Amino acid sequence: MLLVNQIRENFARVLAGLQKRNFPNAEAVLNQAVSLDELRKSTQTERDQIQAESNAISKEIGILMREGKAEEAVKIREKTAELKVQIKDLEDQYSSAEEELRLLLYTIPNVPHTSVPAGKSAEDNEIVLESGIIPTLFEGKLPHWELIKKYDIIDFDLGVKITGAGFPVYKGKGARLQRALINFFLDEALAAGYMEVQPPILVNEESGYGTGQLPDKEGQMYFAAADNLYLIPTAEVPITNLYRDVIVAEQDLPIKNVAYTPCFRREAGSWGAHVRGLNRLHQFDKVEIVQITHPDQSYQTLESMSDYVQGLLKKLELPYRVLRLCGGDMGFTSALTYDMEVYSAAQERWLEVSSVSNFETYQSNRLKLRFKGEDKKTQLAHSLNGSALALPRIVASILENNQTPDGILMPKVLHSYLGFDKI
RNA sequence: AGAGAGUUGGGUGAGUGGCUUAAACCAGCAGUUUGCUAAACUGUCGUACGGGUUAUUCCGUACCGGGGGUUCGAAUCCCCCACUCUCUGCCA
Repeated sequence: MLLVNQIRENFARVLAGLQKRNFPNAEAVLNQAVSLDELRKSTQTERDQIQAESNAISKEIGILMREGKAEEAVKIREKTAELKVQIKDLEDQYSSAEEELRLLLYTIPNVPHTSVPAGKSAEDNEIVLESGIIPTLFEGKLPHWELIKKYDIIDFDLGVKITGAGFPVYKGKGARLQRALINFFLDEALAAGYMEVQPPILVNEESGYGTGQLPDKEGQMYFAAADNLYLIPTAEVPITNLYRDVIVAEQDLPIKNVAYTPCFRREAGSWGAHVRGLNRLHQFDKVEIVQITHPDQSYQTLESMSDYVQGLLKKLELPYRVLRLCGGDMGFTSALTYDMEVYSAAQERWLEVSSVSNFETYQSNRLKLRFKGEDKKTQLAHSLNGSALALPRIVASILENNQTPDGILMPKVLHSYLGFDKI
């Protein structure tokens, strides 16, 4: 969430940013946040003064009791009764102002970076670059949901039997392709200096709040009610939360972590015409990269993460484009997001395979993720993450783009991982 | 899952209602000295919020797993919850 100081000190800039996101009633909400904070502060000042007075009397009573002057102690004890009532009253006011402010701040999205284009929807996203050659396929090309049946590598019907819609079963070369991609992505990340982590894939409520899935996206996560745990929608949640309530040394920045995990999304209400086959699933595999950086470095880091993801797509020989998301299409917690989309040649459409974002201090404020600099001052670090990469749509485009009448050719870079070169 | 014991600063760990302003030791940081695979001594050493000063800092409040309660006063007493360990049971 935003810092209330940030709102007060940069009111015009924050307001302009929220308007770029089309955030409704931005000015009124920001004004309310500032005045709630004023109320909180003035209440605290008053409460602290009375508390100090009360503490002084208690101390005096202790001294009198020890000296055996019980009568005097009883006399001054009477004074505390009134103070107690006042403290209780101010305490309640303070708590409710603080709570109200916190809940209000939860509803305010991050302020977009200056480079974020204005706009309302995906159509307003800015295409940064396109790379690779879109293949021209033969007559009789098939979309991936046909190819997986033809070669019997991914089975949705079996998934329905075992679990339900959106939980495919990968079989034979399909399963091996999954494993090859995961290993390839992890090895690449290791070579780029990321430390591999295997986090839990169920998380508690605090972790959900830490990265901003709660209270916003409650309905999008699977929930294990008996134990109060959420199935992760992305490895971002457990990895970033590793650094919740942590003060790191400045020389340990940047922190670079990578993890492979399955991801679980209920995707309530988001099924439509274009979500056939692997395009949208309830369970899918993803390798995620996370960085914790010094505030001065985060935008440089964002570019390097974008370059890194593009490098993976080049190695997989997939045509892709990079989008700079507009204010209206960006995630709630992000300050700047690049989406990478690959071209899926049989569906003849672009598919999002990665989203790389800088959250600046929006997550670290909630996480209390800070670092201590040379000047001994603690300040909030910046957090970033990106998919590197999400598997299903990569698989879809590999299958579609590389199909021939005689089979599907695998990208060269995967051959050693797969143990075969054609499906 | 049952029974018992626990949770105190970066770490170990003392502390059963008021000289606790949380001891002591270790680690860290700064300095002094001896001197060079290092030691000794001295000092310093948490976080958050608020207030006053702004050269620097000073003051207040809260924080001993989390939440609530008793009391003039709680690390300490009471209640609820979470987690850890030991034993028993179960189990890949």
